[in-house]
Amino acid sequence: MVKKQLIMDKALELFAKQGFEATSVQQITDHCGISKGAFYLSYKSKDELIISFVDCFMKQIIADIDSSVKDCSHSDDMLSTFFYTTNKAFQDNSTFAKIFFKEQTHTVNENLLNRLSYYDSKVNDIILYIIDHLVLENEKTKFDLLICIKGFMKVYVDLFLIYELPLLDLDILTKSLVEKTNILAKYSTIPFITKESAQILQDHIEGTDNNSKQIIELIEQLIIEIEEPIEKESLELLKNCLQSENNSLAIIKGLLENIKNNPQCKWVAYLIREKYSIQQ
Amino acid sequence: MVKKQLIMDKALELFAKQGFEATSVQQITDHCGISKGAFYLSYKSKDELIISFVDCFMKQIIADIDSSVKDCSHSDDMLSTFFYTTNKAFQDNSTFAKIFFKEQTHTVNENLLNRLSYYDSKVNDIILYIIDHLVLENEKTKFDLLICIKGFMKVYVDLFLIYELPLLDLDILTKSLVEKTNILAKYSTIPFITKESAQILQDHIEGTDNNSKQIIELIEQLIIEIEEPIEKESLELLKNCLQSENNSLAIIKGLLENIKNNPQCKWVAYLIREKYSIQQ
DNA sequence: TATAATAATGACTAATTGGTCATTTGTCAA
DNA sequence: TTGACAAATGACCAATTAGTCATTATTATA
Repeated sequence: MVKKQLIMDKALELFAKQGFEATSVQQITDHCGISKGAFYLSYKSKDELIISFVDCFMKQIIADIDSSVKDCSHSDDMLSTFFYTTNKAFQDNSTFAKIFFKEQTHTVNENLLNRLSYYDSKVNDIILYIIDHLVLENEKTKFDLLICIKGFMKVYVDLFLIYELPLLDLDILTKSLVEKTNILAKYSTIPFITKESAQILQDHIEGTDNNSKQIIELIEQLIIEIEEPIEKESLELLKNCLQSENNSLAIIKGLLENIKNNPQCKWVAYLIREKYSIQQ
Repeated sequence: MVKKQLIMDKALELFAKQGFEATSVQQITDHCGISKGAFYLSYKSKDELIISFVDCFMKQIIADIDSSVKDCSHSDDMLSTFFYTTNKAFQDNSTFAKIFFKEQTHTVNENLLNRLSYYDSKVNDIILYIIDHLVLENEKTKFDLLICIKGFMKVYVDLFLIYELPLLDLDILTKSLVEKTNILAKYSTIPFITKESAQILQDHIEGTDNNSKQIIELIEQLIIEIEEPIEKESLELLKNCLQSENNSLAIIKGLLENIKNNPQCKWVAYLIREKYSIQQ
């Protein structure tokens, strides 16, 4: 629906300037040139807009990062691909990124907090997948490495978002981050985060895990929305695969290839890839 | 004034739960058991409370970190001292720390943002002082190292603040962070942040620099407030030193020793130390 | 005890908030 | 042209906000 998109686009600008809380529905509707009532025809509440907003961006970004990493033919490229794609994603969606990093730690909204930590755990999964393909000096530093990689990301992204430093060369940034990570992997010996404390971190996330039923619902929705015949058919076939639990990974993998480049399908492709641990 | 302290103590609890914006003056006064009018006898506005609040904690914390680093007899200890003192400070003031890290990137309040970036630049100064005493593989990675150290701090502090991971062993955390930093210093070759971009970062901070006049005003205020005779006399003498610009660093250094352990004097001691680049 | 000075109160204002709903406007087919 | 239905409006509501100020309570002084 075109009105929904308009509201999101305009809300994006206001949220970036002021954050979620400080932006009123009135401001959004004024900025859209529509009435307050019209807003509530598109979204049940301000909260629903915020959640949709975060979902929309995070699904794209995470699916992009995951697919770029999982598509690496050599495990040597993973780290570099990860840093490049991640920085690129935040650069391309810099207005959203600004909001995301601000609200991540701040918001009081319980609903939103759960969403954010859900996506955070997905990022952790991707990074841990990469770390498992690195050669570590001490296997026990694994979770410290995870934390450090996230620290690198956070702090370099801050440079562009808070200090508005112009991003000159994404390639150098990537190389610099890859080097740092590899150095830590190679020479770190003193872990701080144990497996147990890592478990505590993971337990924080409530199980919004994706069972087949939820994925099938997503697929059905997409089948209605999507025009392209190949994507449509692939989705139908994927739906069948998920319903009859006897299915070939090869077929699923092939079908995913057909849909994964369609922006609307990215997220569902990611969920299925994750469900069946499909890589490379 | 005792009422001011009461308000701060109670506000601390509410701010930690809800943040600055979401906490109303009414809530604070209810929590204090005083009337709304009484609040405005102590603080001109909610904004003034917030600024005082941040000032109060940050001055203590930064003065502590700086003095612990500058007091190191061996430059080998600096890094470890820095990480230990910093983590300890955030642990001891964990309620404040939680607020600080949340508001740092979020707040819309221009006034507050300026304060926060002022203190941020002070932390940068301390870290750069430490880095100047490290042996770097490539001198050009200096500013990247600064950024990484800040990333380490941010992300490990988050563990305790957001995920509420119990902090078991501060010594191990310190050792782990020291190792990581030393490794990066020793092996990093690819800088991303140039001297020029570092300059851009520094230029962000408006010059709230401390000239003698401001420092003297602070001293005069302290002389009135403070009881202890030695601190009082030392402050008087320091004031004279600052007024007559012909002064001996040795005398100033000695006088600072007399006052630096008094919580009320810490900040002014820090400012003087910084003004005359007094170390060790 | 009487007077002056200070401290504290809480009802009040004006503005803003998210959200509602009776009313109006626009767009069709008949 | 009419009538039916959907889309859009914005005045309105109850709640909440920061901040004020005439009034009252408390304390110190004479």
